[in-house]
Amino acid sequence: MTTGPEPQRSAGRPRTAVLSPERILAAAFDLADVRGADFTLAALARNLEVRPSALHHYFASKDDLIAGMRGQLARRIGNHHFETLPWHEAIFSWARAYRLTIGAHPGIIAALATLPVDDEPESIVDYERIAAAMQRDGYPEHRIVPAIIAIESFVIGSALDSLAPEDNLRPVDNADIAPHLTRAEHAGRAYAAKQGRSLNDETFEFGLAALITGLRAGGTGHGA
Amino acid sequence: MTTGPEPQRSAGRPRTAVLSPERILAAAFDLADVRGADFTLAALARNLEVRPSALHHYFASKDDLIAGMRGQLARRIGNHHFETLPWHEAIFSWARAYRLTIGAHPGIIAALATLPVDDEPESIVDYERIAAAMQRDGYPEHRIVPAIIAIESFVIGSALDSLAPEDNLRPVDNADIAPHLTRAEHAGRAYAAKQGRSLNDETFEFGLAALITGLRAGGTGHGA
DNA sequence: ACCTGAACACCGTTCAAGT
DNA sequence: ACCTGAACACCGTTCAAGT
Repeated sequence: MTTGPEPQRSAGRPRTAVLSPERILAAAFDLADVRGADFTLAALARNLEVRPSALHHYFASKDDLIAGMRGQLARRIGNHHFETLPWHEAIFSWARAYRLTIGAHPGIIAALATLPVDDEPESIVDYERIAAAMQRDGYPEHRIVPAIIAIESFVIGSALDSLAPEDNLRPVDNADIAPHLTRAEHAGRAYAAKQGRSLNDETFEFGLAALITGLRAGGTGHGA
Repeated sequence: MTTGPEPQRSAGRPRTAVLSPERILAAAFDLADVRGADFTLAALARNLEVRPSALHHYFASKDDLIAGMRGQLARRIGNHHFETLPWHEAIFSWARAYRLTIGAHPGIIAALATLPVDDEPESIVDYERIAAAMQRDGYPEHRIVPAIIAIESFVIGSALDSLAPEDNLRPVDNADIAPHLTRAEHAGRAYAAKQGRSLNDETFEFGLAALITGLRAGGTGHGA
């Protein structure tokens, strides 16, 4: 035996199928949920008690599997009332759900963010809903896509940031070389605590509100 | 011979050292610049015409090498006149340089964004400069770190986004299911072209200006 | 059709051996 | 000290063979 330690099952087609796209995706999310776990097909196969090669019967490649996961994620983000609320209100809960949804799967954020999105019906539908709401609310046509992408970039960057250890900027250890940063960091952490939020969450809420404010104002701040 | 096809050099210590941290880092950036190239120690070793194991003499692990690259990147971003300009002006060129610097190395963005930043003097110095300028300009103490992290999240998210193919939201192929998005995408692309920018660049500039505007306004837009 | 098992071309990392 | 070479425990993917 070359790979697995437990032969579990003899060769040949099982009487009833062991795997299915849904079962594989569910196990893939379980694996991606474990921070620091190697997101490998081999580990996934172990959890499913099959050989790695069996997975290729349902997903042609690892990228293909990740694309499948991404499709499910888009569905999980949900609608968020773009039809009934102004876009700049609905977008808040959408962005929060988006961040939480991808943030819940640390083992795969980078892959999700990096992999090209060739024709993904799920995401397209999501964006269409937002674009329609913005158009309805009179947002300048040529700014709609930039605004959506800007928000998405912020959300993805924030999700990545929340992966880092909470004390990411660790000026505590650098109070001598970075006095201003250290003071600001303490003030920020104290404020977040008073709001009952982590610094990560407080930063996200603050930044998101700022971004939406600026996008509504037309983004004609400076330097453009 | 197990690994390399050309033995190049016989075993034993070379008379004059072949490698150095600087030479390895330079080759690592060259490798990371090639889009789609596998950023592996094996490929790096091939380019340097050494065996992979030789690299471990200078960098304990692959993560260690990436940390070294990150340190060099922070230095490349540069100062950007936070001492002489208001923070909200200096931050524009800093953010642009940041995005270009990490965006120039597609093969490694994900790793750069994902890897924990335990004590990185280079970045700390960078943040200290920004924090000092914001404090000097009267920005609320407890908002300084959230504002910096929000900008950084946006920059990193934008850099990742610029990795995707230019026609990322590809409503062209989906004009039937996403009419609003399709129209908005065309309008956005036409506007960007008129500015002599790619849609990616236009989106970044627009989003950055919006974010800075909102951060200056206090980010008390909605939903917070 | 759906799985195992063997094989292939890779990885990163460790470590003895050479100079 | 600084490199090669061999070895180890992994990867993802392909494909023949079994039922």
